[in-house]
Amino acid sequence: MKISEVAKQTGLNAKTIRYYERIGLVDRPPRLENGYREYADQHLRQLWFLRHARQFGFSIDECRELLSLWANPNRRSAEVHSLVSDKVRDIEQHIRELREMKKVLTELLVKCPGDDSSECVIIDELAQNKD
Amino acid sequence: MKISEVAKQTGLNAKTIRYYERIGLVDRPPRLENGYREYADQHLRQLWFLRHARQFGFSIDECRELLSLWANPNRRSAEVHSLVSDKVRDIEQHIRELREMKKVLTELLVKCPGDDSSECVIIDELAQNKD
DNA sequence: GCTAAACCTTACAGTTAGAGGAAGGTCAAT
DNA sequence: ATTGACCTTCCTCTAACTGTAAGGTTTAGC
Repeated sequence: MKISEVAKQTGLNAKTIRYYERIGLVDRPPRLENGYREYADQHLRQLWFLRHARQFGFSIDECRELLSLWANPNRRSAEVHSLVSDKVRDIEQHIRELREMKKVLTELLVKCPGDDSSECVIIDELAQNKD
Repeated sequence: MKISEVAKQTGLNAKTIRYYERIGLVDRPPRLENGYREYADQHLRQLWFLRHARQFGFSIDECRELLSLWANPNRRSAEVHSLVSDKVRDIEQHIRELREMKKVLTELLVKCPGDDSSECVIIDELAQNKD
């Protein structure tokens, strides 16, 4: 299977697939006589794995850890559990920050007329010299 | 006022302040005889403005627009209102995505034993060849 | 006066996770 | 023979800084 077919199946960009190979994240597929990459099921599974892990917000380095746990038959599921619960905590923290931003911006929005006048509480607030 | 004092007051890193100057985001302060930057109130206000706008999640380019609206006495508050409500929508979308990630990861977490065994639903799920 | 710490300067490289583009080889259909 | 759709590598670019190197300046202590 050639790269564009793999891209179609996994939902990853061909550029991304080559990138993952270049940084040593996935096994390098063998090449055909013409130099084209020839992918097998093994590679497809790795790429699916990566696509899912990335969608869940794991960084490339975290994906590396997850892949290595996946490949290791002696893994302790506690390690996976720990990686994932850390990630959930990161996400929760991120959500809290975004909610706070949204809250303050929304409060400012209702105070800004939003018309042809130049008066604007938002701009004034941004210019305040305080936290 | 020299750069480290400005950094302390505004909560920005000195590196960041020089960076903002370099990309033309803020006015360049005059220099003392020894070449050191000498900041005045005008610069402090700009930097406060930037710190707040960045904290609210505006990109550097959006900050540029906001700064220009701030500087323009003929601005229409509607423009500010529009920039901010777009940002609120971005934030809401972002929150929705994070919540979905968290939801799925949390569901997986309860199914992973998290002990010394190697069985792990999470790993299995990541390796699935489906969306 | 000397020295060390704590500033300041510029310039360059590195970070994340790819995307975009150039230049060129290959393959299938017309 | 040519066109278009693939494939290859290599290089540059993105955002918003941060780190590091190499060097100049100022200040405090002895």
